[in-house]
Amino acid sequence: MEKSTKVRLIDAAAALIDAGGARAVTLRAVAQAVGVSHNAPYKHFKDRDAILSAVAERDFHTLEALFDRALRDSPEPETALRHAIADYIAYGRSHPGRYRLLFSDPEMVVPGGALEVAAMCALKSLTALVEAFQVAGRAAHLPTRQLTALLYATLHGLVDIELGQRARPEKGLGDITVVADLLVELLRPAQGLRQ
Amino acid sequence: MEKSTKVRLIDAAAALIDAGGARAVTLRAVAQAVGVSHNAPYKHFKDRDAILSAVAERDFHTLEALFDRALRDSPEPETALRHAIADYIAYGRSHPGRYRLLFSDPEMVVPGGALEVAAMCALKSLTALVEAFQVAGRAAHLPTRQLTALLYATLHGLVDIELGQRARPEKGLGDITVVADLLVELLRPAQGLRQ
DNA sequence: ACCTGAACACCGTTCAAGT
DNA sequence: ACCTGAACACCGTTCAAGT
Repeated sequence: MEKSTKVRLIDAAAALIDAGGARAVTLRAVAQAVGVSHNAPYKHFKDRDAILSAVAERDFHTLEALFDRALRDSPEPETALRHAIADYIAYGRSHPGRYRLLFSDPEMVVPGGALEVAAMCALKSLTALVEAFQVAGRAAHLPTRQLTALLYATLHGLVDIELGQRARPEKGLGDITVVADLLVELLRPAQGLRQ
Repeated sequence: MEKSTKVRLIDAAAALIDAGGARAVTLRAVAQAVGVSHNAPYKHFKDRDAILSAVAERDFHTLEALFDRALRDSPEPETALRHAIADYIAYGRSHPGRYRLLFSDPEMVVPGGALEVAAMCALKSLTALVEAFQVAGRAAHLPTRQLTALLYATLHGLVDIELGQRARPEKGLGDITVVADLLVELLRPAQGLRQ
């Protein structure tokens, strides 16, 4: 089964981002990679932002799958959460340019569009992880929405600051996986017995 | 005392970002706002990234001052921290384009350069806030570095996700000030008596 | 030391035309 | 329905020249 030109354009854009960041995504470079003329992309996307948006949309679905898999593969909710956190950070580190795209440039978001839907799906899957964690007795007294938001923001903040390179790792946040684990630790005591 | 052309260029770039986002910062627009020819900026900055970097550098110093002021003005460290959090969020909301610039586009960072120094100064001031909080007995058993990183990442993540507009506020994280306060609450019980 | 004007290569976008 | 080639306006950057 053949890939459509549209899908191949998204593939090419994603590859260009991985190779040289979002700046490397010019319509000409994308088109050339697929083997069409430099303005053929306009038959599939409204403009350059729409191509970037399509890449981000796909990556949100990858994150959603990542959260779903963590919940499915670990019987223990806390383990599932820790795996999800580790995978999320690993994903950001291995695709810095594309990770960046997920939350940057609000101009490429059309309200109610596919990107917003994909972002909400990812958030929903993370919420399921947090819910399982709470059902198991951890931080059970906290509102799920707020707890999910706290985890999501911390995770994103850690990855985003690290990728931003405003500080050498050792002088800045240190190892961000340790910091993410710290948050999980802070949520543990609420499970009845406090150490 | 006259402002130098260089400072006026930074002022103009900051104003353009506030008005239309980083995309609106073209060398021609910046130069025109200051009243010089479109390539005069090259006498003061290496390239366009260097101008954006100068704006971000200044904003990091603003954040540093914000943290310092919070610590100075509140006798109670927890109150100081809460004020700092509220001010940080308010700052991001009132200058979304410039806030974005603080951690985005690593290509505009020169290692060891002024932007990195400014970012570290802001982090240091936040660390002082966290230290005062810990001296007062809150979360005293946790490593300061990790605790600061956790707070910084959460704060940045909350603001960045909200500004990214990937979700309607009510369907997404909810009110991010509430989430930030939740983190502070989580750090309280560690002060001896646990509720 | 600081600025200007012209020029170059590159880019997003549009349009008329082709199959 | 999908693509092409030419064209336009705009932009970052460079350079030779001016004071």
